[in-house]
Amino acid sequence: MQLDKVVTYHKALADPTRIRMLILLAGGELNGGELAERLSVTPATITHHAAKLREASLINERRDKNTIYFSLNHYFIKNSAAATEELIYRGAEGGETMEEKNEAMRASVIRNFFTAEGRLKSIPSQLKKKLIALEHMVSRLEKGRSYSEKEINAFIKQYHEDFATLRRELIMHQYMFREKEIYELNPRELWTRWEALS
Amino acid sequence: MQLDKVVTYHKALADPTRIRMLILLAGGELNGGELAERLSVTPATITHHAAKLREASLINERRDKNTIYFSLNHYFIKNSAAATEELIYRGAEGGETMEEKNEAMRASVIRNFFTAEGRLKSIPSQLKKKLIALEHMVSRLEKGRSYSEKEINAFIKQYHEDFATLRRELIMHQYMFREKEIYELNPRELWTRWEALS
DNA sequence: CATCTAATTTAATAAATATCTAATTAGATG
DNA sequence: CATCTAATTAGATATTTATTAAATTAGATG
Repeated sequence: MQLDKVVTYHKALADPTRIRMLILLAGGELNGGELAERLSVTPATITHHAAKLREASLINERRDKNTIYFSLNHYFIKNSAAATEELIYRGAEGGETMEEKNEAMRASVIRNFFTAEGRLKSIPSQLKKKLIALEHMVSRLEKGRSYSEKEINAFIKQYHEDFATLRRELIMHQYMFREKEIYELNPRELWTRWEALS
Repeated sequence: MQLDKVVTYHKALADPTRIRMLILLAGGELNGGELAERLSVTPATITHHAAKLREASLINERRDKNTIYFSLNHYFIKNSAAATEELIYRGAEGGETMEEKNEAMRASVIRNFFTAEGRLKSIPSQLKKKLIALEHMVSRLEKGRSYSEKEINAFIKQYHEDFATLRRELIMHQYMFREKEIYELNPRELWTRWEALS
């Protein structure tokens, strides 16, 4: 992790409006208009701030017709702070840090297993890679919201035809819980559970 | 933890020169001139940046003659990052915040280690508890006033017989400064340096 | 194609910030 | 007291940034 990235990250969070955007997004995805409304600013201002947050990888975006929905990128919110400490204490010089290795791994899996349109080419067989892929998909779901089986199937099919297998994997690895026919994200911190794996 | 503090913290780290200051300080304390030299800026610039870092409690300062030595405040560097996540995810709504937990901890230590008359039953061995106890005592001293060694001893004896040990702890943990035989409270806010500890 | 919608870009402005030089202050020391 | 040293303050400048109104774009839909 180099200086620039850490600075970019902190700049992104060095503004009250942007922090409030993130707090709102923690409650579930929202589109630009809704954010503008709830923060009492114009849509142009939201575009401006979204660019900063995007630059620091703190948010994801999803388009539905003319509307763009924003959501948190839990992975980077969690890891960037740790990267700051690592930079300060281990310095900028030598040695690839754990953060960098993990991020490189993650980027590589997403590059190789997902198409440009965001679909999953194939289900990775190696556990670590599989978890990265599952986590990548699931990061688009809303925390705390209930989904019917139908909705979940549709959601997964955006990524891959074999929704049954993937749905089972999500449950097996506890990214989601099933209560009768209702699915819900596991509210516990389960991001980056693959970091320790080899 | 409120919005303002989190923003102040991130603003402090949203500048490459300041991050480089912290990286240098991670290698040990340095004075203003040395920092200016190694960062290729003027002393005035260091003063400017030090003010920002101080505002976010990221550094400590110690004066020796005309020279001011800066060092990292490890507690806040560790603590503040976690506070950001907490603010984003717990936002405004319920759930016990870190603040509340810390306050409960503090109350508990004061209840258990101090008698009804306010004397210290024993010196806590666990660092966190010890800091809470020291802070509790020192909060009775006047900020900005000078105390002779005799006065300090008498003050501490109100709490505990072993004034020598406690006096040493106060200096060691920078709650007070000693200049020759004169003691003075550290004018900087260093309260709650124990919050990040476990 | 014409129209509608949500978001982005552009241009402008006001506020904040990083940096420097020069002047000043706070202590130390001869 | 005079001088030296390290740091701070003041003043100036250039850059960045937050925000908005107005114009434009990208995509959906009749």
